[in-house]
Amino acid sequence: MDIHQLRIFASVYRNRSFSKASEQLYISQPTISEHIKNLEKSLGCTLFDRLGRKIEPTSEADLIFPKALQLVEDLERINDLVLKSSQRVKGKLFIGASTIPGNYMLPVLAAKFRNKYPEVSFEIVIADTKIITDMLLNHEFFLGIVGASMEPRILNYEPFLDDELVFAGAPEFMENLTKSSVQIYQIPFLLREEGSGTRKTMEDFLHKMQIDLKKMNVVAILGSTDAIKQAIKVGLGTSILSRRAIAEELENGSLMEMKLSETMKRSFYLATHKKRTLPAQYKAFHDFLVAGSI
Amino acid sequence: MDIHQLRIFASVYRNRSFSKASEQLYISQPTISEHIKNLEKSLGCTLFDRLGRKIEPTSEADLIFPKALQLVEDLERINDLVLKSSQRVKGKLFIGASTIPGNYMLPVLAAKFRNKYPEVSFEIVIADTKIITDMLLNHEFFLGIVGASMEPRILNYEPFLDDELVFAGAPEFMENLTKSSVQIYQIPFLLREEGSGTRKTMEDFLHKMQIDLKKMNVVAILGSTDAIKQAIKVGLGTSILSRRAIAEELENGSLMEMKLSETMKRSFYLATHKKRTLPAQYKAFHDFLVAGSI
DNA sequence: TATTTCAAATAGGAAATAACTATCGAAAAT
DNA sequence: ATTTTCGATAGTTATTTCCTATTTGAAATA
Repeated sequence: MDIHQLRIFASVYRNRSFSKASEQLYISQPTISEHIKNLEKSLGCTLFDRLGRKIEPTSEADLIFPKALQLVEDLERINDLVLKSSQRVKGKLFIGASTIPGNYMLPVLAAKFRNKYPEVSFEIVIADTKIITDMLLNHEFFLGIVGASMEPRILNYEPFLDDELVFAGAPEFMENLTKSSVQIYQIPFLLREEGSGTRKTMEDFLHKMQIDLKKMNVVAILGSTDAIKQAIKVGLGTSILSRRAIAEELENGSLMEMKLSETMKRSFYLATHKKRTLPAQYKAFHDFLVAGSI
Repeated sequence: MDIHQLRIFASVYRNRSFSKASEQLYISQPTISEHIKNLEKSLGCTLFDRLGRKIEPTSEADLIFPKALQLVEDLERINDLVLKSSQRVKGKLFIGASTIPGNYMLPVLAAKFRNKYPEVSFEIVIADTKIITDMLLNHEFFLGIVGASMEPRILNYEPFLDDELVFAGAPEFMENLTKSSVQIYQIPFLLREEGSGTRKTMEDFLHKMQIDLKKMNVVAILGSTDAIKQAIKVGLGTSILSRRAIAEELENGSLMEMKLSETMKRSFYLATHKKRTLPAQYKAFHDFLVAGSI
């Protein structure tokens, strides 16, 4: 049994004629005859009594006609379903992001996106660039936002909003620092753990400035930006961290920035698997982020 | 788009594998590949992301899977539908019958049949054998009960219960008749109209008895058995009519039969169109009537 | 890193199916 | 009686489906 047979059956039933159906479907009349014959054979019953010039549907034909019609229409609707859904932006966005984007960039962007497409919701998993990258490789996310391009052959990377690292400390601390010109290696310094993107960027910057990290006065290594932030606030030392992470504190004066001769730019990337097809809502969010980054 | 593609798609989706699906459906793996490719082409979207050793359904696949499944199952259920319905005896029986069977035979038989199959209902149209025959030829009935085989090449005729015609009149009338042996051509006689089966049978009988109808004392030609019956009762004359039609009157003495040397048998026939397929309830009733006539 | 293994894609060809044209035959209309 | 209409049949051709054999590419393993 085949849907094509049902399509033909429905046309014959409606037209009460094999030849009318053949005109309607642009198929020759003998082909119609054959299909009806096969359908009758597979159902084990006669569908149309051939009465010379006329045909008359049997009660079995009356019975299956509505079902056949529904099947034919449902089949056609599958196409619409795909078309519609691919235009409709809704559903959950499960996104992996490294610390800075996840904490300080995505929330704002997600809110904006939701204004445009109220039917979406977000779940943002925050982890190392390394971990997010691995999860992308394992197809646990469609979309990641990471601080470094680690697998450019497998993943697609597109530039995202930049971040800037600033050298900051508690206000009283920083004022002292500017008055008495202290050696860089004497300043108490707080570090992120290895593997953190912020740490990596900072290292690169220090390297470029020809400062040796090993000689620095590292008073603590902490596992998150927030921990660093709290430590600085209570006067434990200074650190280099994302402007976005301490924007508020810089504003209200609870933290103070020390301008350096060079700015520490850090890029983030939208990462997707080269072989995965993005569902509509991911595609839309991806495009939204790319457009916003220009 | 084809249901076969959906069947294959569903299997691939469930198995999360082209080759597992190929085992399940006893189709080679390349064929599975090709069908999925074609389905993707016709839908205009990717259904499975090929990730080397694994495949992953896209959101479009998630979307259409339940629909596909339902379509495949619905299609299979059409077969069941036909099977079930052909065993189930129910629905309306629209039957054409000539006067005697329609008035005096079918009501009893219909009641018996309904005892056996309570889901049936009857609509019995009573008309001339000629009219019922024409309606059968025009496919206005599946089943007719008529008094003569008029179109044996187009309709199937099967013997049904016989009827007997009796010569009857009002009691006082008949008693006179027996006392004073009157000439047959002097008896006041009531006739049915031409075209009536009763009339035809009677004519044949008279012909066999070598009685000339034209010489008879015809006092009225009436259009129905009941009219004849009423006319006889009020003493207008005598007539020849169905024993079944006047069984009650003969019983209670309001009419009286005069036994003749020969009985006038009349056959009835179940008539069906040779080219029509009988719906289940008609088939069942037909078989019921044939069995009862033996 | 190289090798093996696994799963899907591709190529090429055979079989099955669906389609066509031409024609027949039966019933209905003229 | 003749023509017209409509479905069935016969005989081919085109298309589709499906197969086997092989290749490709990614993941697992040595």
